[in-house]
Amino acid sequence: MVKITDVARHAGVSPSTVSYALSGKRPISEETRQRVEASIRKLGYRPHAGARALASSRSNVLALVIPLRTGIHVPVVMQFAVSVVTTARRHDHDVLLLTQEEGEEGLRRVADSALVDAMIVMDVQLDDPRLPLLRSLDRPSVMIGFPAEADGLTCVDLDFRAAGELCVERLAGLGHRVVALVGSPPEVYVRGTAFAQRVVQGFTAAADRNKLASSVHPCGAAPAAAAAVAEQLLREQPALTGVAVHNEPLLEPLIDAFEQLGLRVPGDLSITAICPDELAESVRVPVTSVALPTAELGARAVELLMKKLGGKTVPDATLLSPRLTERASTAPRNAP
Amino acid sequence: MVKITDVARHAGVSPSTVSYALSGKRPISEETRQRVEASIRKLGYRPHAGARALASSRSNVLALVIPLRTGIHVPVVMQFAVSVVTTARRHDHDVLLLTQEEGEEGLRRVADSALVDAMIVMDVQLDDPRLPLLRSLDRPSVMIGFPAEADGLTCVDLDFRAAGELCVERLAGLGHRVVALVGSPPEVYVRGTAFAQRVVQGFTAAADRNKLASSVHPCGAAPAAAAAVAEQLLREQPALTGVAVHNEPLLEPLIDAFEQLGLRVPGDLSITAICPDELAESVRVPVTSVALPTAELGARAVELLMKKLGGKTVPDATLLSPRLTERASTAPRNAP
DNA sequence: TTCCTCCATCGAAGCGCTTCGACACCCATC
DNA sequence: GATGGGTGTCGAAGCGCTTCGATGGAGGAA
Repeated sequence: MVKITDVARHAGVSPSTVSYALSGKRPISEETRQRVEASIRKLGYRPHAGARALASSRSNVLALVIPLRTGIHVPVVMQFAVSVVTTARRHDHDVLLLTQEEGEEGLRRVADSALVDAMIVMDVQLDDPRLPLLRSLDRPSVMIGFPAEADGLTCVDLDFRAAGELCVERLAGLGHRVVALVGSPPEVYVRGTAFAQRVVQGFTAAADRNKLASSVHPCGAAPAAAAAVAEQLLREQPALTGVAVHNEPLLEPLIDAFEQLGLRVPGDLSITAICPDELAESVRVPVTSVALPTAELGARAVELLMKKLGGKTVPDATLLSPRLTERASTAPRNAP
Repeated sequence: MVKITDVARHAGVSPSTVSYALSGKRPISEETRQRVEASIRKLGYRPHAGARALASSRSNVLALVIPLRTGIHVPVVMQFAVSVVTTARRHDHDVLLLTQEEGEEGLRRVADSALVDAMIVMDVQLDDPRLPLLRSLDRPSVMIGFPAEADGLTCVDLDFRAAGELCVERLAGLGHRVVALVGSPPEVYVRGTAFAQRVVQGFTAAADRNKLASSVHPCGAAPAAAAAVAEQLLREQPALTGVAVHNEPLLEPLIDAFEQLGLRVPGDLSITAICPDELAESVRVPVTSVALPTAELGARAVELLMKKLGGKTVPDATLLSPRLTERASTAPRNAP
C-alpha cells in the first residue's frame, strides 16, 4: 500500500504538505502542488479512509435508511437511492445502506461509531419513533417527508398541498366545473404520512377558489373498489367531468370503471393524478400527472446535509414545487 | 465520545484487555469479561469505526454495485440489495452502495482506500469490463451472474439451464408433447448476460430428453410482438399445447394474444415462465413459474465473501437450484 | 539596513484502536 | 522445592492521516 509518506518522499516535501495540497486547508504554492499531484498519480496513491476518518473525525460517508414496508412503490425508492448516491459522490461522499428493519438501533450504531457523518431517513411517519433519536444524535440528518412535529429537524418533500391544487387548477383551466378527488386508502390518512392529508387540503382549497363543485373520496386500493367508487361518484355528482386521483393502484382500474359506465377519457371525463411518471405513462390512457420528483428530492437532501456538515444553518422545511405533465387523459370540457 | 480507555478505566483493566474481551482473539477470564461488558453497557461505548479500520486493516464494510441499465427489473434489484444488507449485518458488516455508473473507478476507489473489505457486483455481462479489475484488486469479490471467462472469480447465480429444463419437465409431466420457448429479445443473447443462452440450452435438452417437438423464439419486448409470435407459433406448430416464457414484459401480452386466437390458458395451452414471483402472480392468469431466488442469492454472495475474508477458499461457481411454483397457467393436456 | 509581516512548509503530536511480546501467576511435574 | 507450561493480563508500538504551532525566507515599511 502506498501511503502519504511515500508520496511526500517522492515529491520531496513533508507529509503535512501533501495533506494540505490535497485538502487545500492551507496555501500551497502552485509549483509544489503540481509536484505533489504528479507524485500521487505516479504512485497511485489513495488516502486510507480509516486513517483519514480517525484523524479528521470525518468519514465522508452518509447513511441512507430505505423503507421496506409494503405499499411503498419500489422503483421510487430506488430512484431516490440512486439520486442520493450520485449527489453524494459529487460532494466526495459515499453512501451506506441501512434497512428500516434495523431501525433506531442501526442509526445509533452508525452514528455513535462514527461510521457515518450524517444520515438521510426516508418514509417518515407522522409520529415516527425515530424522531427523538434523530434529535438526540450529534450528527445531522435530513428526513424525506414530514412528521407531525418537525421542530429541530430538517425535512424535504414534495409540496403535496400544491400538488393537490395543481390537479384542480388544471381541470378548472380546461373548463371543468364539477370535480372529485379519489384519495388514498382511509388507513393512510389515519396511521399515515402527512402527505395524503395535504393533498386533500390543496384539492379542496383550489376547488373552492375556483368555485367548483367538489367532493373527496378516500378509497381502498383493491381494484374492485374502483367500480364502486366510480358508480358512487356519478350518482352523487351526475355533472362530474373532472377527477383527480391520488391512489396509484387504483388509477388504471378506475379508468376502466369509468369507461364501462359509458364515460370516455378524456372525451367525457378528464383525469389528473399524483403518481410516478412511469405509472402515468404505462396506463392505457396515459394520465396527466404530478410526479414525485425523486431525483431532485434526493439531491436536495444530500445538499442540505452538506451544508449542515459545513456548519451552515438550513431551513427546517424544504417543499419542492409540483410540476404537472400533460398527457392524454385531460381535455377541455365539452360544450354543455 | 466514550473510548476504549474510558471503558478500561471503569472496568479496572487495560485497554488491550477490553479489546480482547470484545474480539475474543485471546482468552479472557469469564469474570473480567463480565466486568468489561458491564462497563461497556454502562458507558454506552461503541468502538470508533475509523480507528478500528486503521488498526486492524478491516473496515467491516462491503461494497454493493447495483445496476441502473434499463431492462433490469427494479424490484429484483431491490430485493437483492435488502438481502445483502440483512445478511451482511448478521456478519457484523455494513454495506456501501455504489452505482454502476461509477463503474471501475468507483470499485478501485473504495478498494484502494480501504473503505471496503470486499465487494459484490451485480448484473455481470459475458464480457464485463470490470473482470480484469476485479481480478487485480487485492480484495475479494463475488459476482452475481456468470461472465464468459470466470477463472479466478467467484460467481453466484440461479442455475438457468436447470430452470429451462424445469419449465419443460413440468409441461412434459402434464402430458404436453409439443412445446415452444418464447425467449428474451435477440439483443440480450448477443450483448448479453449468459443466462439467456443457458435457458435455451436447458429447454432444448429437456425437450429432446422427453422426445418433445420443440422450437425456440427469441422475441422483442414490445407488447405488439406478442400477437405476432403467438400467431407464428400456432402456424408452425398447430399441435402446440405448452409454452415456456423467458421474457418478463411479454408474459401478459402473450397470454392475451393466445386467448384472442381462441386458445384458453390453461385449458388449451399451458404456460410456464421464468420471472419474478410478483409478476407471475399479478398476471390475469397467475403463471406457473420459476423465480429468481433473490434473497438466497444475496445471502449466498455475502456468505461467500465472509469465507473469503476468513481466508478460506470457496468454489468458483455457485449455482442455485431452481424451484417451480405451481399456479393457474398449467393443466394436463386435453385428451387428443 | 533593520524590523515586521506574510506566505509556504515542516515536525511532531495525536486521533482510538489492535496486536505483539512480555510477564506474573497458578498448577502440575519431577 | 525447583522447573516447566499454560492462562490471563498489561504496556507499548504503530496503523496512516490531519492539524497545530513553529520556522525560515521573501518582501515591504521604516
